Amino acid sequence: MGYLANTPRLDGLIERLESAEGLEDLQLLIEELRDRYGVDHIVYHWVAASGQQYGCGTYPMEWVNRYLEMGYLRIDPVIQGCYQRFHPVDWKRLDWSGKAARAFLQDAIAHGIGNQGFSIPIRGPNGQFALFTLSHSGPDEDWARFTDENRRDLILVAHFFNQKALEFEPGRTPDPVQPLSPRELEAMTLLAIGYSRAQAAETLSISEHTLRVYVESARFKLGAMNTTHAVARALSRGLIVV
Amino acid sequence: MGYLANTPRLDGLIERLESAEGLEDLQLLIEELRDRYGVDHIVYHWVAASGQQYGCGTYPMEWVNRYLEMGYLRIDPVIQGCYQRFHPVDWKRLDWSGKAARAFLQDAIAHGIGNQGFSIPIRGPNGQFALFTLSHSGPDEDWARFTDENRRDLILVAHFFNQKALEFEPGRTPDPVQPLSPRELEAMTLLAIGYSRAQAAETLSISEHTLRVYVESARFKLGAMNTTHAVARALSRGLIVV
DNA sequence: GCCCCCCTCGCAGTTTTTGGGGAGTGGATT
DNA sequence: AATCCACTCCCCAAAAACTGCGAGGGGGGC
Repeated sequence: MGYLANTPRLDGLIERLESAEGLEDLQLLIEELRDRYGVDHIVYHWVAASGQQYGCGTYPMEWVNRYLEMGYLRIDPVIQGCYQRFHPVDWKRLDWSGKAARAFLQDAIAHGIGNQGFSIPIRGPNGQFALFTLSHSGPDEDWARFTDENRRDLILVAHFFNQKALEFEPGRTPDPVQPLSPRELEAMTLLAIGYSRAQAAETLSISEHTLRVYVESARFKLGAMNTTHAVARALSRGLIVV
Repeated sequence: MGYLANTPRLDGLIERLESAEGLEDLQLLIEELRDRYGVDHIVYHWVAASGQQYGCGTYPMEWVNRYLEMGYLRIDPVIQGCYQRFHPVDWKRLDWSGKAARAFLQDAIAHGIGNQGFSIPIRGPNGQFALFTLSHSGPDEDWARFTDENRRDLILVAHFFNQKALEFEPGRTPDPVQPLSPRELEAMTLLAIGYSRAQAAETLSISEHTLRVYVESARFKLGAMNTTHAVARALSRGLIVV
């Protein structure tokens, strides 16, 4: 029992993952994966914007609901930390100072999440961001060895999970991802780094009115309400980088 | 010789990849990888928005220079296509209609890039985007079998290459991230999803003036010039998620 | 106890942005 | 050849955002 036993072969699992046809299949696979690894929980969590979550996993319902109700998304150090990282990270290496974070951790442990955790950040087009997380209750050394041994497999599994999630997600990219023109991108970039319209126009050596046309055009293409919204969308979709 | 022979073991290579200490090491590893796989070229290419390139690989110098001079970054269907994709893609599945694209392909083949290609998109924090590409000259069937057999290994290799590239990134200055208060975060989030100050204030059930205080405070903490700038910074620092 | 930060509210005036019109050039695609 | 799109420029009025002034209560840390 447990992850001390051995490292399971994942060959067949990824094939089945690739042929999954719905969230239900992913749920079954994630449960099987948890049993194979002998860890307490495995969760795939698409971290979407304004509170809207999406994913599958083995966390108890009460915890998932509590997470949503309490707005833990905003204070969860796993989210905060992984958002700035590329490589998988052990929960112990995250920043748990801060009162809210410690309270959150206590609450999580009380809900049986476990004292150990390992989260893999995954990013897709248009700023999509998701986490693939394993959690467990046990001593540090065992957990360190477990994660070290299975790191590569887990990265791959996380990748294929996210691929499927992207396939299954209908409402996440309904708007045709209309690309911005080069000039529009330049304008948005300048605004994103703090330039006023007048400054941006001067920088691009065009009239302020012309720049305004770009901003309006970009705003329209991005379906944004105002300039700030447009810049936010362009950023989170990875169209521009600051 | 060539990729028909067999599938090399990558066990040792990833370890060496993880212990690489500079771009030179990555260059050596990528050449070794090319020889092991028996393909014509392998390239890791960090695609920066501002036109700045960065990476390593086995493309001939003339081609790299020509790519930059001609501004191929803007018309390369591999870039365009992978930017909207999550999963690795064979070049044949990309959109090569368009006059510029076909001319680009002719030019690439003339420079010995090969008629086959397989590119893996990789994404990091703050909208970082890179490609890990293998290219070769040969028949379709062989290439299809090769890429199919080695897909998973290549995804992993691409991942670790990008990890190293992120470590080596020159302008990596972790500016002190001054945390925003909960109310400030709420205000910034609402603005980021398109609310006006009045709407945001109403949503939070506070006066518009109070909301303004939050925004100004957040702007000050983030060192931002205006609201749009502040939202952009909060987003790219992962303080808020939209 | 004191200080700092977070939260909340108000008024007045200036600057900037936005929304809605219109108009012409050049390049690329069809 | 026709069409579409990107790019450039202009005016005007209304809405929104910014600047600068001030005020008070509550909580946590030193």
